[in-house]
Amino acid sequence: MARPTSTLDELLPAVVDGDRLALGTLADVLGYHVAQASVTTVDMFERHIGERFGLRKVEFSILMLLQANGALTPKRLGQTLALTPPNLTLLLDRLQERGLLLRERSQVDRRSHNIVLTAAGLELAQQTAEAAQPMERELQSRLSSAERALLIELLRKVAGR
Amino acid sequence: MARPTSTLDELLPAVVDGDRLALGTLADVLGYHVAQASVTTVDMFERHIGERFGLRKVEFSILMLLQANGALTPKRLGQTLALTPPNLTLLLDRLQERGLLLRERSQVDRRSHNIVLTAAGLELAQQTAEAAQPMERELQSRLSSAERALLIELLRKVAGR
DNA sequence: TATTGTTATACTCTATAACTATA
DNA sequence: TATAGTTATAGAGTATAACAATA
Repeated sequence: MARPTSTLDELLPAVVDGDRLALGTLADVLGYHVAQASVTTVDMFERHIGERFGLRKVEFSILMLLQANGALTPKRLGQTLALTPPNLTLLLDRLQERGLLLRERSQVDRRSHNIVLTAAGLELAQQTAEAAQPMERELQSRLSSAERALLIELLRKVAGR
Repeated sequence: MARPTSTLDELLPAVVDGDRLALGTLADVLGYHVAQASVTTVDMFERHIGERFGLRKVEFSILMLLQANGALTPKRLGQTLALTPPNLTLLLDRLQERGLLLRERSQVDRRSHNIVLTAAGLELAQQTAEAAQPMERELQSRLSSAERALLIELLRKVAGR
């Protein structure tokens, strides 16, 4: 698969600057392509939502899940977003300090909390949900609407949940 | 989209534990699905390659790119893998300390380096490339061969490079 | 005893700024 | 002046272990 490595400058670099590298085995490694695609999606998120609203990706996801489901326990948020409990505690601290959500101790099981969006949190959730639309439209230059739907369906199969 | 939030425990949680949460706006955010899929692919990488060979994802990618292209400059590796120069310097230090690669100063442009796999590096590249095959086969339970090929093609469009 | 969530801590990952050397 | 790479530093992200409160 590889051209043999060489110490001779006359033969190097193998490809001129600006060309794409041969991927070799990576061409068939799904995780590599997922990681490369995430460079694009993370950049888009930062430009459309992250910088504008001072939100990290996971914080945005938490707002969206609370908006869509109403109050949730940290446990369920953590399961859905693959966050460890200490990590989630710090994230919720941060959002609570910004006045976006509240922790209410459950009356049913007093070990558990219900995380509830405040009015400000609901407002920010609505604003960022709207900002997500032009973000997704920016993808239209790379992906048709049908391709985009198909891609999401395939990614959900990989995620398996 | 959301059931109104409530402080009344009798109505909470909105969904019982174990059910999937409503995604709301997230259902149409490609980046969310990319991130969720990466939970799966990262886990697979760790089990098949990361833990077994003591390699991080990016280190594996560096080995694969050097295997497929022969010697490369840090600049080209960084462009391909979206790594900042300081980040890459540390990664190359680590791989060099393990005896997997060498930095050779270019005779053509003495600012530049050629990164060359050692015999040990080439050997490890071959071993990990082989280990990637059962890793990809593990995906067959979630994705047909055709779906997998299509998914990779769509992810490449999103990555745009 | 098991579960929910927190605190304490550390390690990895990534970014920015300032620097060296070469061009 | 500009570019390739390094050093120094800090911040963000994520993990484990030990703990408190409750079931």
